[in-house]
Amino acid sequence: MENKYARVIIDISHEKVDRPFCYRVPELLQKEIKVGDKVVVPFGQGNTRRNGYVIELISEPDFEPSRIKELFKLKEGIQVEGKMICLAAWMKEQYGCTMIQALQTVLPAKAKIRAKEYKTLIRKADTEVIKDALEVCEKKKQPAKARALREFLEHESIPYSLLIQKLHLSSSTIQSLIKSGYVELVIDTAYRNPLKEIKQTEGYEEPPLSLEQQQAVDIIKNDWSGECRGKYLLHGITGSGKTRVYLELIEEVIARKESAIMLIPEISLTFQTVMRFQKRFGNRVSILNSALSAGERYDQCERAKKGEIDIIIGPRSALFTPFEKVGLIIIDEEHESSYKSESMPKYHAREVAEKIALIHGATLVLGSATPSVDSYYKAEQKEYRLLQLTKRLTGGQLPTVYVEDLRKELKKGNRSIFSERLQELIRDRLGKKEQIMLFLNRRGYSSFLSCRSCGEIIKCPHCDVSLTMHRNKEMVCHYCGYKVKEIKKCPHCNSPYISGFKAGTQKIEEEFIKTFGKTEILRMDKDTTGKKDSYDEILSRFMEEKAQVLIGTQMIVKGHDFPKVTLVGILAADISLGANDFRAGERTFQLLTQAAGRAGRGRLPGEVVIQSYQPEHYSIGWAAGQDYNSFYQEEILYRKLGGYPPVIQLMTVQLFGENKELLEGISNKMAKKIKSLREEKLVLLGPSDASIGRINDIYRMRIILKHEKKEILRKIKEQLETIVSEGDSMGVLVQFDFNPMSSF
DNA sequence: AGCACGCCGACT
DNA sequence: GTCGGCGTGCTC
Repeated sequence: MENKYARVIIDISHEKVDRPFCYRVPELLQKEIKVGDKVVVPFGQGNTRRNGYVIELISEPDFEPSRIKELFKLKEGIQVEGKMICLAAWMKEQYGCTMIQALQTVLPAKAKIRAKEYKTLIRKADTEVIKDALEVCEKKKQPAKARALREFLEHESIPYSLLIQKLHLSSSTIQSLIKSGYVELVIDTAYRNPLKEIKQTEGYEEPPLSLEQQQAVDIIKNDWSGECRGKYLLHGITGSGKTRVYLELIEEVIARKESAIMLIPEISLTFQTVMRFQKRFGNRVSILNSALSAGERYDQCERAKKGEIDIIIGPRSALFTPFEKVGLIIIDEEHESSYKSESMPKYHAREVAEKIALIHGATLVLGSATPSVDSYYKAEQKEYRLLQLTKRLTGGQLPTVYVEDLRKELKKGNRSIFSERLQELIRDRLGKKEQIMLFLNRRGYSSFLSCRSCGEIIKCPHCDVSLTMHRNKEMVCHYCGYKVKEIKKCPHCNSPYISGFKAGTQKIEEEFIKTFGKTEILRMDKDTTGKKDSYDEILSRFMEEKAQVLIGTQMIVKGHDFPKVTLVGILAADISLGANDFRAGERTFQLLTQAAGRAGRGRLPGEVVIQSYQPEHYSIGWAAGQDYNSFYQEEILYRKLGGYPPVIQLMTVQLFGENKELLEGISNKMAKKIKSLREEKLVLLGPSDASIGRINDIYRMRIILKHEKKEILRKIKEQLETIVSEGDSMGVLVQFDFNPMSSF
């Protein structure tokens, strides 16, 4: 590999130049240069010296050779950006995305840098002078300038962006205004919305560590003093105080003048947790959340770079905070699916965290009450060190769990969505004025329409998924957003006898009121939680006991403490919904365990009712018994038998395209190629129509590959990429995904 | 972002 | 003709 040419991104903050440029590497530097290096290059007509970063080294130029310039020099010292670019290069390889896509995830600031500066133009000359100038401009027929000047008579200062957009001015016009001295350009770099100054609470003391906590902390600290940076899986049941362990470790890392990154699932950051960290670390900690604008996020990155903060708490994107030296990465609730990115690059925070830990020499701690099978397997393989917290700190009792068979209920003649036991317990709690949480597996669970005469399910005309009925009888496609008013006749056989099954959260609310009479009920799902704040709003209203009942989907089970909740009802704990998804059992177990954990968090003991059509399933059984180990043993056996991750590695290749024949052609070509490699022990499934055949009139095909070694799969991925780049695949989009999370 | 290039109307 | 404002597009 000769490093004759370097692809460089220029450090100018504008989208249009936010792409690589090819430069020749001087012979003297060819041995030395590497990806991530900061370089000085000649750029533009005047060959002005600009900073850039090497993102790739190539032996053949990818640009007309006569126009390629030579880069000037390397800048010494590895910058934070350099590490980030190395990470992006790794992600590109790992997840099969473009370098640009990788860079945009890794350096989010790069794309959004413009938001950083508030450029404003301020009137400098007297109004009299401006008036004169305006007259001159009008006489001289200089409309652009005149437009601007007139505006400056009215306002003293006008933002740069407004001037460009609303008044259709170009940068050259503004430039000449500045030159003639009428206005002045002020660049405001002050942080917008600076987080409130938070003081470390003096004398704030965390409770002492329990024996188990102390042991976990000691193991990690011991490794540190031996300069060993390991990977740990902290398996601690709910209420065993994992956060306390994190705090202790962060404290130690800070003392070593290193930084800490703590990842939390998308929406589970509670006010209590925030306060706890701020009390302890004051304004050395910064908290990211999804409500933060791009600009605000950029500010936090700048603060990190300048060393103003050394702890960041946030969702998976917080991994890319540009700290000089990361010493500790914590992933809380590591089993959560929100750690896997759904868009390119489809990275998993756990894998990227491992890579960052490697680059920086940092410690990685994964924490969960219900660890992912992937991680527990790695702990068994001694790749992670397992630390366990088995005791609840408060000594609170585990709730009593009942599993109710819905099929038996139906036989008994109970056609309600509430089993007899659940009805009985709800009446009891309503009487005692204690709180109830009702939990639904999926938004709009089975709320589709079907024809009673021909059995046809009403589907979206663009996608192969069923339409969901909302309260206003409107039928909505949750994949493409297609809507129809009301369907009165079966589109297939024209029969008027069509009806819906079961219920979504709205329907449950209606049923509840019908069965138990009118009560205050809060509902939480993606439809009612559209607005940013309403999520917190609903939870705090429930917390303040403004309502006795909370009905919701997934989102209500995540990490919130409601001491007054003594009954949790899981209305339909069914696995069959995602039948062909090998993670369905794991997800069900986690969900049920978490949901059950919501009951009896306070002094009052709790009860949990799990309703199911398949109560004999092991996920449900072990979740009811809150027995992780037994669940894991059974699940891993099933993965071994079925040949699923983490025992084997799995890669999916997804192909999208409007032209069905072309799509099938390319898919078959890929399959042929794979077969021709004659890789031993490789399992090839497909190509097949993806489970949701068409979304928005775009066809999808899928190929699934299984092998023991990820390396082999990655090699095959590279082979397949050459097919895509061969050219006759125009209009076909290909995406690779390693160990996907979503159903298929 | 900054700079050149080319278009178009105004003026010697 | 030519001068200068103004928008457009390119930068390896």
